[in-house]
Amino acid sequence: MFSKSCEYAIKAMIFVAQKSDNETRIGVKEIAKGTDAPEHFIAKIMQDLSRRKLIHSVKGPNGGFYMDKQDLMSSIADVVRAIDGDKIYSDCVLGLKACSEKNPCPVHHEYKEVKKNLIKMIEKNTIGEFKEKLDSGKYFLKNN
Amino acid sequence: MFSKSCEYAIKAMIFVAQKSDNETRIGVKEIAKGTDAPEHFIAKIMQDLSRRKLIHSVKGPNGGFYMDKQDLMSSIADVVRAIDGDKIYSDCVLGLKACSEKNPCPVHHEYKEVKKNLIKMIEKNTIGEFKEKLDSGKYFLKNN
DNA sequence: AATAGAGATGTTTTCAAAATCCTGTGAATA
DNA sequence: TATTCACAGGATTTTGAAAACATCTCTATT
Ligand code: FES
Ligand code: FES
Repeated sequence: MFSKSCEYAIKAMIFVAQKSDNETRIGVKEIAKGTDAPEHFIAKIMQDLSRRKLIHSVKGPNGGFYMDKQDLMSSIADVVRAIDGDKIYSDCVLGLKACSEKNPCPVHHEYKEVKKNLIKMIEKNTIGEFKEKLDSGKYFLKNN
Repeated sequence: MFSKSCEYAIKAMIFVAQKSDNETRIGVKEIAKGTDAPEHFIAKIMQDLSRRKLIHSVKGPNGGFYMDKQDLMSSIADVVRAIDGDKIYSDCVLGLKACSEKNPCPVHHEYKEVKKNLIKMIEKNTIGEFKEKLDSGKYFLKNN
């Protein structure tokens, strides 16, 4: 579905959303722990997210990552597009070069419904909303 | 979504369904051409499908693969389970060890709907039905 | 029985994703 | 302005799926 990088990215976004604000920045180490991701790997992903303006970063002492009000409005889809590109939108489920109405694979019409739902799911909900969920304590970003 | 092997497997099943019956068996080379799959790779996949009893095979001269009436009743889900196991059913979209109600990731409830649709899609339709579709000429197993 | 066709099985190679390592750069603080 | 903290970014290594290769086994045909 999503690449490993993308899974980490989504979790990191939700994690930072929950733990930080403009005042308290959060470091790579803490993100890695909080999301069960390899530290160096998540560091690289955070860079990508930062370059894509999905999250803010501050260098130096007391630096780290944080999200402002607008960052919280990003959707999962924004994160997915930043990391995995638009392959969720364009890939054929049976591996044809592109998913299209003109050259549909046998499962295309059945898959179309699934895809529509999937896209709705990742576009509808914002990171901010998931942060709220996490606050309730009923959801988890890692095992244990 | 599905592994490359699984994509090939589904395409091969539909292809053989269309091209063969108990009399005419179809060889690995033809399957590879018809599905745009690497010959040696698809050969291995066909073995798996055969071992899992999803398709029949005959060795020796005039041998090859074919499907009987019952084989045509297999669902895409049967093929997916044979090749990819049950990870479609058990994987968490954010990479937690397992997707569960007890330890749900923040996207779990939203994803549940998507997953339900996906499973319905692969369980509802039989290979035989996709063969019919292909016969109509409006669907394709490969590009060009 | 010998031959050749065709799948079955096992091993090796290739390649891209994932993970790691290392050096660079900006910012805060003393 | 020197130092140190923490992100930025390139280069490299590791890993596992995908693909290719080689060999074995079975069977129809002669
Ligand atoms: S063409 Fe295969 S899913 Fe659309
Ligand atoms: S727990 Fe993540 S999808 Fe169910």
